[in-house]
Amino acid sequence: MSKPVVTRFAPSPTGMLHIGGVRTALFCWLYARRHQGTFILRVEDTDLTRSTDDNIRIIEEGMEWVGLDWDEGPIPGETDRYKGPHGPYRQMLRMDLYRAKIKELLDKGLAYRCRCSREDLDARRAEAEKEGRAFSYDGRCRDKAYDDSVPAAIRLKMPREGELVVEDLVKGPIAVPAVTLDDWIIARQDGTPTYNFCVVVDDVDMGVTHVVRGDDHVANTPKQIALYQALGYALPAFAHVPMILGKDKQKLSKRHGAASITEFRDLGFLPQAVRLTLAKLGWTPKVGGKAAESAEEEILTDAQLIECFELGEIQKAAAVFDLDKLTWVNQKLIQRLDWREIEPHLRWQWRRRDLLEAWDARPDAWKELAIGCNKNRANLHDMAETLAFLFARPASFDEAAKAKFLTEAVKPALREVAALEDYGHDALKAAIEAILQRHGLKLKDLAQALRVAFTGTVVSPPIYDTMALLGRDEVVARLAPWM
RNA sequence: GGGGCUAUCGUCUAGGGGUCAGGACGCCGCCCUUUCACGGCGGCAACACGGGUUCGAAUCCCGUUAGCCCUACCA
Repeated sequence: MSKPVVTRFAPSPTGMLHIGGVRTALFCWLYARRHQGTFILRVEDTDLTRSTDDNIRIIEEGMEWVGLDWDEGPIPGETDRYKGPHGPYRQMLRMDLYRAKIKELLDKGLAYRCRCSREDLDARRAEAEKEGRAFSYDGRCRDKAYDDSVPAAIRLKMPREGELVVEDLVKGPIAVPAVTLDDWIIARQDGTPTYNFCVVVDDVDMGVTHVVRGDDHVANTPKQIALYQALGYALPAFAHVPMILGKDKQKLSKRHGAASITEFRDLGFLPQAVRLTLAKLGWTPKVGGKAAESAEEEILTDAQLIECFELGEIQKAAAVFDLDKLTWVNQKLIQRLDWREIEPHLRWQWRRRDLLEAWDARPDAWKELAIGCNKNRANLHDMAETLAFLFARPASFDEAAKAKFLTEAVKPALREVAALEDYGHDALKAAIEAILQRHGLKLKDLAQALRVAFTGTVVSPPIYDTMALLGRDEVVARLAPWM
């Protein structure tokens, strides 16, 4: 029986939760869930200036919205309480642990104080560069055994020969010659520990078994491995997942449309659509051992994703994020949802109190029809917008459409429509067909005329549904100016 | 400069010695249609390059090229 799986997602609070980070978190989450393990959320906030409580909230909210629940980590909305036995889950608050570990390494002679000044180091680096040589710290303070009478940075003694091997679950074994790695700094002159040091100490302290993170950390891993060894800890498994790119193959950012998770929410995407699309970006789920062979099979549930997730199946190369694909997945998912599952997302899109009150005043059957006849929308934002005409009369009219459809010829038909009383779908259909007969009109002519009168535009749900939703009084009122 | 990673349609990918190189998104065309959509059918489109190994290479090996990451008292 192997150890229970523990994974972790450790974002830094930069003011937004990046979609690339979400995908990494998703892989951690999928793996933990797959093995009934633990998923930890830890805030990497050693950069004081950016680490406000607000920024931490943004991470919590993003994670909650996208549906990635964590077993250990911050309690959303609370600044100083955490769930899980390894807290606090904010690096800033774990300094005592770091200091103890640094002291331990110093005492054992596995790390040492380096009195080289920053200026000196910079000068040596510049010189090396000028000569076209690689700069690496030569370890000149390594055996000096300096005491703490002078402020000094602390370096880890790295192995000087052989190679360090990362057994990466997605990339395979990666061997790096020890000579290319210098004695790196684990604590600054002011005593604060550096990122690569904190990560290792935290991962060990929290019992992380699988380090799943972006592959921009691959090159840091050999350094970290040396630290694990110095500290006398067993190595976790590593899985470095490739980054996600924009269309121009550059790092995904706002100018590609959206990069932060909240933007995707505002754009009208379902959290499950984001999850599915992200999961399938760089990984192909093999349900029952085989990949999807039709569009239908592309749409999977979380349960299916969890059931077949394998870190080793993740693609090695970076992938371009395609908003069109997300949109398609979103649409497919919307089509499959019950109106009650869609409603909360629509409410979010509307947000305005007057709209919400108007909506709440309606009976369920009405809501069901309103959402049901709009299930083919690509996103919730559009759906919310196309439904808005139900709550407010058109503020303006498409002039071309008005001229084309609201003609003298349809006026008599309009008057007859206004006189109708039975708004049941079939009755409406029969009555309108009779009207068309009488006036020698085509459905297209009348339907479009009605749409313009009702919405100001030439687009609306199917015309009988539109009328049923508006109701007789409103239909008559909106028709009045045109008869 | 050094070290590392990567490379199949425009995009996401399946395939890992013998396949017409399969699917999905997008795109194009046709059909359906009361609008926008949905849906149905069809089409275009790829193994980065060069050498090996082999009867046979997209698949294995070696180079080249290109892109990315690291090379901080940033994270």
